[in-house]
Amino acid sequence: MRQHGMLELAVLGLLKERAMHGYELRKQLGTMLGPFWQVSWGSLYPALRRLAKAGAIDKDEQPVPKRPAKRVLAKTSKTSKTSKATSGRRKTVYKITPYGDRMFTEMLEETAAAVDAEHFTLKLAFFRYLPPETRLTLLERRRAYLQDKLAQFKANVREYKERVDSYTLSLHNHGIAATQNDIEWIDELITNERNLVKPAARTEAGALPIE
Amino acid sequence: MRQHGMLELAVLGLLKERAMHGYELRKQLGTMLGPFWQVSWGSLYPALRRLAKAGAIDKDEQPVPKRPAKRVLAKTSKTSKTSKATSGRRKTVYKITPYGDRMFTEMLEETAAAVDAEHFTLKLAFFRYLPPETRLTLLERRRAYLQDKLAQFKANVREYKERVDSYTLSLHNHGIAATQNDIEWIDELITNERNLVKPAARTEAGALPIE
DNA sequence: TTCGTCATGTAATGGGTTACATGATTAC
DNA sequence: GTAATCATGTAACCCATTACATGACGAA
Repeated sequence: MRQHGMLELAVLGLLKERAMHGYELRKQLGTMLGPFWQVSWGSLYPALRRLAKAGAIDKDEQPVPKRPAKRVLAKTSKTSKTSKATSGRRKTVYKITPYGDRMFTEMLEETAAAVDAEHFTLKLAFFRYLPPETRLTLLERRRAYLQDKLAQFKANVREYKERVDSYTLSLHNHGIAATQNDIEWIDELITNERNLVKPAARTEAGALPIE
Repeated sequence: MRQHGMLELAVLGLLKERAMHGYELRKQLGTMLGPFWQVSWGSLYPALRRLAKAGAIDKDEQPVPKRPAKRVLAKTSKTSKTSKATSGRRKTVYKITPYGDRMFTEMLEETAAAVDAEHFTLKLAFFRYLPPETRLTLLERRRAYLQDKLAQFKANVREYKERVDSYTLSLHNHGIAATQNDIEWIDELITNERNLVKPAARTEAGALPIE
């Protein structure tokens, strides 16, 4: 919604798959989007409120389900894994609206500012919702950004070499290596993507197909 | 000063080497600390004010130096690289105070919360100010953090394998590889550090020294 | 003379973190 | 019965980003 709104994008993306309540949402954010992002309650709930107010999600409040079927403590005892789907607490289940769906696509597609690691990572997690061309655009933008970062790193190393201590030097060298790895990875993704796009254009490629 | 105060730490660390004014500080932050961190004015100047108010830095205001020696446009012309140290604009040069120095060391030494990439990176850039034992502690903490992250990544991959799309899978796999690289790098740093510490304890190591 | 860079700030705004507050349910 | 986890929020605080505002200096 706003200039970044990463949280909003993530929430909408997760709710696109299935309706969830806040607590569950937070866990999903911590796993599916990698163990790098832990959202706090004071961040998540206000975000949900914002999204609800904007009409992007609907809150479905279930006021204490009062035990679905009473189940008088069946003495299956020890096997604690049995009762799974129950848990009748107060839950506010959120689900995405058609407007929220459009909003999600819009946020996902905008190529601007999707360059830094976190933005890119987040968008990649929802790449399946994008057409291959947009995917390629985003990948290439990310690649350009990394290349730029790499160049800056190298320039810095050249400039600082023998003027800085070994720690700073090691830091920069590792930065270079890590960035190069990132670029290689992006290149793989780009190659895969092109292989998905090419076959359709193969008819006019002139590479003498089977025929 | 506060719970994170990364900016403060960085500023104090840079000012420890030499006095600087805000503009210069910002550039240094962008290079020496890697091309990953660009501080905005609205962030830097308030931070400088906070530090000054806390007594950690002194502001040395030079109100327009009025051209040091008049220099009636000496016609050395073309060679524009000659006049270097001049540039007489209004500058507010900040320099660190003894209190700021103590504050810096304190912030640098506290091992808590120095685990995430940015904190660690920042501290590493000032490792030369720390005794080897503290360096080792910080390195090992970082290592433990990365190991934990790696474990979570692997657990996620195991759990999600074939349930998620190829992009998410690729994302996690790359995350694993990158984290492993980070760990290897930390291990190198740890080894180097131990080699610095060991020789002193070599006398009681019992490895039959020269003798 | 005009543009780019140097140089220093302020104000508004947004939003994240932390701590606080509450309460139900489950497992031990 | 009590601790852990599930579950949902609010309030205060901090601080970063953005845009705004100003102006001197150097080079073209």
